[in-house]
Amino acid sequence: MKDVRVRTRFAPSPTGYMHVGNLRTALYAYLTARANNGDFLLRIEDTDQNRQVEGAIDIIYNTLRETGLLWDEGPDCGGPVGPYVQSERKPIYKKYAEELIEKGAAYYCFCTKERLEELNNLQKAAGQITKYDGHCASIPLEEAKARVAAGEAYVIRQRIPKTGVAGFDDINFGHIEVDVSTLDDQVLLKADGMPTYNFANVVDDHLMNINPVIRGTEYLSSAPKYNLLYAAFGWEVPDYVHCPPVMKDATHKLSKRNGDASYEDLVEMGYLTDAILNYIALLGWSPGNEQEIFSLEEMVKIFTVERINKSPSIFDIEKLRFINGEYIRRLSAEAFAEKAMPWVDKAVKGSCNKKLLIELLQQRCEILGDIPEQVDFIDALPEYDTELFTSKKMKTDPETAKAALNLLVPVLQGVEIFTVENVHAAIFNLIEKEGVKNGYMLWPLRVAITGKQFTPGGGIELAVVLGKDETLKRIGVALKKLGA
RNA sequence: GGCCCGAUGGUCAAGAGGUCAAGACACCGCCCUUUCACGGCGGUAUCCCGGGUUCAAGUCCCGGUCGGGUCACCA
Repeated sequence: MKDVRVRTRFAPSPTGYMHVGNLRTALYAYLTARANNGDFLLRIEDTDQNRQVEGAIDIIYNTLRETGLLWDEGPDCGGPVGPYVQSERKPIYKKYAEELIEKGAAYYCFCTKERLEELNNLQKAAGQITKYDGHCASIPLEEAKARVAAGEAYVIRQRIPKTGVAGFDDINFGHIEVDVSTLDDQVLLKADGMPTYNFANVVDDHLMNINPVIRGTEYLSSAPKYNLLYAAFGWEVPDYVHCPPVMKDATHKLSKRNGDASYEDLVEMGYLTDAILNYIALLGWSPGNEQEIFSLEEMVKIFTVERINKSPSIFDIEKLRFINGEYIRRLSAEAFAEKAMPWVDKAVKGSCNKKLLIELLQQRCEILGDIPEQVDFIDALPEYDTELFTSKKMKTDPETAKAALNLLVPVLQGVEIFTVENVHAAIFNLIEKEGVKNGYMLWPLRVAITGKQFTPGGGIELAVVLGKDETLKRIGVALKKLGA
């Protein structure tokens, strides 16, 4: 990289949700800035008036704040090179576009949409690449200016050289070069006076001293055109880092339009913010060693753009689940309780020992969204078949279960205060007295009070979660089922 | 279709000419265990194909195949 102050930016357009690929690009830009003691900027690219989505900017702010990708300069906090919203920079682009015209690197174009569409159709029909035919490129500047002055609608187009090659250098992809004949005289300034992305990003990245420029590979093929612009202005080109897309599968990009999860969706499903960030960091980047779990701070220490992969990677929710589970298990009991409580409260309306329940849950959840299914037996005992009492491994069946439960009832009744310690002591005392295996008593107990094959805890813990009365009531139900 | 980019197990990936190609997820088996899970141990599975260069190629070159991107007054 160049020996200049590192300043990166995240430059989303406010068109809705924050998708995972976007968030990853923001993360890489953030990490690059922090790792080099540089600046991280937020710039809103709202030059397409028609695509604005209400509330989209708030989603961007919220997501970045929640994930801890805090910016040093941006629309809300300002900074030395503002404004940071492109629509507020309109006059700047006009000035620079006109400068390009004076330099001969751009020209006024008066072609109507109809003409362009027709041209486009013709070219497509002929199997050619679609590009502007240069119809207005040769209009004498004075004449063009007069038409502009007369109020005629116009756009400003980049004048691509007739011959030669254009190229650029990417830190990971290396030097990429194309023949200028493949390049289009792209629109720089639209009829409404707004710049296109192609122009705005060049002007802004230069004016905001961005280096390196970090963005998606969708810009790989237009980068040569951007460098032509830098050259026309006489500006130094920045370092580039292009990041490959995040895929849904081998052939489709991850996108909300296909119903794929956005950052917000993942949070709603019960994934932890830090885990999401950790996982997406690993999608297309690796630290080069075997570490997989790291905090934002740790990532800052080990991140380098050189280790970003060049090929697309597929978003694997299974791996995210695993990492999320790791995060959940590493949470302090208090922190987990805080996160889990809303989920438990929502899933359990009646009363029970939620503190203990949550303790159990921390070891058995990969995502918070696992909670409802784990605790669905608490409010109401599910319907179950007595065959559930049969366990080959525990050597139990409905008959032994009936016997065990009958033994258990008086013992549990004798436990004054239902704590894990007390219930455990009482039951194990019974087990010893009867000379049976643990499972002989405990399997029937667990089945009787939960009606489920898999539960978040063992019979003792769950009896305490449910409480003495409810436990005895459910054992009574089981005994009745077993024909006692 | 033209141009650009990419390609290591099912997935994420390490590897940057020279040990039997790391590790993780998932999957399978075993152990632990009052279920499941956690944890521990072990296992199956990969260099897209074809040519070259080299004593030696997953690593370099060429071609092909496949995949992605781009070809808007969207970003």
